[in-house]
Amino acid sequence: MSQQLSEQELVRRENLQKMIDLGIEPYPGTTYPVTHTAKEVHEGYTEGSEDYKEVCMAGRFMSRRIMGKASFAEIQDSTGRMQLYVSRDDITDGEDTTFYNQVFKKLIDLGDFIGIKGFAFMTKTGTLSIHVKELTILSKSLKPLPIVKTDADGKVYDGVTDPEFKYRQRYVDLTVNPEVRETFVQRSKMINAMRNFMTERMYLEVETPVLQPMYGGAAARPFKTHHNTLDVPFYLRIANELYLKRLIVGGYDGVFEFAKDFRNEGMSRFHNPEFTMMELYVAYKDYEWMMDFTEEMLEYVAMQVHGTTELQVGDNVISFKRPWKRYTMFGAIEHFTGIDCSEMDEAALRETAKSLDIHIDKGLGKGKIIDEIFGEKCEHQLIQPTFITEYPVEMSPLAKKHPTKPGIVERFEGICNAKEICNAFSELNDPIDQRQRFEDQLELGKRGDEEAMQLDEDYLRALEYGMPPTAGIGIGIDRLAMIMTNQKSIQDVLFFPQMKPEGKSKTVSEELGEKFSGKSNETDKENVS
RNA sequence: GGUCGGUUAGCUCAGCUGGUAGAGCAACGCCCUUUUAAGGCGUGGGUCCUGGGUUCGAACCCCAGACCGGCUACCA
Repeated sequence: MSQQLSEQELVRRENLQKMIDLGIEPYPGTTYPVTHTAKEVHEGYTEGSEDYKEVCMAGRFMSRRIMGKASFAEIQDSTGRMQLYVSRDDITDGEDTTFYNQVFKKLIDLGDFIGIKGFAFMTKTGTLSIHVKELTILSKSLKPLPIVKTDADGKVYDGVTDPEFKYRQRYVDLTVNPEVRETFVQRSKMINAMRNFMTERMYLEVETPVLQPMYGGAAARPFKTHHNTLDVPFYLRIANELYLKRLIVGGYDGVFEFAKDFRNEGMSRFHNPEFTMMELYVAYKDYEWMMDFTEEMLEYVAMQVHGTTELQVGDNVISFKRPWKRYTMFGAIEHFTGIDCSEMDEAALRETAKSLDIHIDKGLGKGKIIDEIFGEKCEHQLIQPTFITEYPVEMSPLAKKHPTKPGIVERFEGICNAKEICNAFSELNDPIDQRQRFEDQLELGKRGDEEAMQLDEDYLRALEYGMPPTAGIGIGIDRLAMIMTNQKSIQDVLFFPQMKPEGKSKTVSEELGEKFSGKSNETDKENVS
């Protein structure tokens, strides 16, 4: 592998060598005794105070302004930046000014990690700075960082905006764009808040298989792989629902999992092939209870992340204050179109859709037509968090039927900012009904529905032993994070969103693909013949 | 999958009707003891995404491809 180095990269390698020649270890291995972060000093320091007389900080060297025998510089740690005042005579040893004139002024490059010890003070112009008494090289950087500058008005110069660059080299994006770091801090706070909320209620966080011999719990196309020793196919899970409900059968009152799920489908602003879903199942509860729970949890989450329930998301202010609006699906359609279709048969629904300019495929049944009308006419108008309840049974093979309304199940979705963020129901625990629903799915599969569910005999066996009445919910963590962090694309709330392989690695992956992919049989045949 | 747009220096971007490739920051050199997005003066740095074609001549026009993005479709 040869690599062509740019002029700037060559200069940095020369600087590295010069440091080594001067006896400076560019990659020291010892612990550096950091005592403060930039944020702590900025928040804690008051002019003239005796605090912060001895601070030790570390971070990336981000700017340098040399003024003869004195200089100003900035380092950036995980919390922000701190200005440094570096005077030649403070960091050099008497006559020998090499460390200042050579090392500090020339050999340290922007992006290097350094450590400093010194004291905090206020400059003439009123900028809090650390007067450096000792400076240590902690790690040399060999590639130039794009330097982003922000002026007093907050205007950003030379920001790294190219999405490909940001996603492929997220480490650079995180280094130079502090707001990106903050987005992921907020995502982490959000998940922690949810975990705390559920753990306080004594629900148990569990782990269930990612590799599953059959996939279930959602309607989606899976990724397929192969286990060599057992010589059987495995699927990456599209959901963990059926495993969590087995645990309810086993006697836990509440179980939840933050699960990476995998769906072999299109990619978009709202879809990544792997994504995070939090699923929770609670025994002896129903979907009404789960709505109350969801409202309460997300209000708590908003408070934990932002300290308020009113969030700016795009052009809207979204309120997570309880209670949310609730519509039945028919009620929502009536509210937004003025049409009551709760009593309509399939033909009348088809006619209604046509009158609303909605194209309906011939194969669709009653439930799907209702869902189409809702999707076209209602969903995009639901900005504030809203529950939609009472879904058609055909679309919900794992949900319990409504006790009085035929064709309806006890299910709700939470819609926010015009997108589904959660999906929940009173879980179907009647094993005979469940078997029938699976068989209906198999029928759909035979008719070509690639997303029809498989019949899971072991799950049915578990239900036959008995599952208590249970409420379950799945919350799309990435979509919720988009709302909680005010991001337009799922790629902006995933550190490493899925992308096409870079460069010419295609031939390599194709070779590997022949060995490991589910398509190996076809490929082998081709090779033989 | 459809469609529109993009790809030029380490980064952000200009580049007219086809006529020797540009700026700011970053880098390098010199000057300066408290600067404020970037102090002053100077210097270097390019596979103009790739491959063909048209032309005396292509960053620019044509064809094919790669990659990226917006919208759209699919995704209960």
